[in-house]
Amino acid sequence: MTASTLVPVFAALGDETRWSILAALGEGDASASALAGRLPVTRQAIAKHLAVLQEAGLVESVRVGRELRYRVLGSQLSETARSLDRIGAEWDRRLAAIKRIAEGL
Amino acid sequence: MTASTLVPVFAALGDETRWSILAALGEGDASASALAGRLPVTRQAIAKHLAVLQEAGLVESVRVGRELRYRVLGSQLSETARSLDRIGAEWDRRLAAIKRIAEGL
DNA sequence: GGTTAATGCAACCCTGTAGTTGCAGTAACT
DNA sequence: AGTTACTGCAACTACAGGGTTGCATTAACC
Repeated sequence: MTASTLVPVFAALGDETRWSILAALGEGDASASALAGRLPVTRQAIAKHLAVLQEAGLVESVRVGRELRYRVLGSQLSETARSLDRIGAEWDRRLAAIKRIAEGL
Repeated sequence: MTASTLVPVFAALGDETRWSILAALGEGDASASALAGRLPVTRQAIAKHLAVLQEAGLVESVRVGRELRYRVLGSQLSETARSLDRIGAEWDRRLAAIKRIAEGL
């Protein structure tokens, strides 16, 4: 997972309302309309958020009857987490190396 | 690390320019002016980004001579990664349980 | 087939923010 | 002390995006 792939994921996660949606979906799949019943925003706003989340690969949709039901993808979070951890570790490693050189060891 | 604490971190990470800054800092500490020499944006824009990153706990600043040098904090990335992983795993766990119930097992 | 309840689309408002330019302040260095 | 190089602050532009309302569309269901 490259860094440029990660940006839309983080952008998607950088919004309170989308976290509310994700949290709601974390308790069971739901449609945009169903979510609109629980959250203090309109269905259309939620639909937009779901599009962003889907684009980022954080949710997927399944047609069931006449409704579009959304499911959260925890695996994508875990992958993102691994990428983050690797990047952070790499920075620390490189900066530690620089510090060592600077101290003349 | 609570979910609401995470939002500003993700919002900070959801921008290409800030990743460029973080990547540059990952190769060694630098001031806003130094970064402006390497990136295609003005020093003032970089200063704003650094403020956002600092607010999110992703960088820290140290005065050295007459310049303000910034250092990337890989540890914050690692902590964030751990939180993400926990949350994703929790969603998967709960949804798997729901699925099991739905299947009548 | 008609009704109902869901989604899809479009236009619009408004705030936040990435970016700029310009200038003032401040602290090294000679 | 004067010069220089950095940071800090303020005002402004422009665009993205979160939110809304309104209407069209489509597909279950009786």
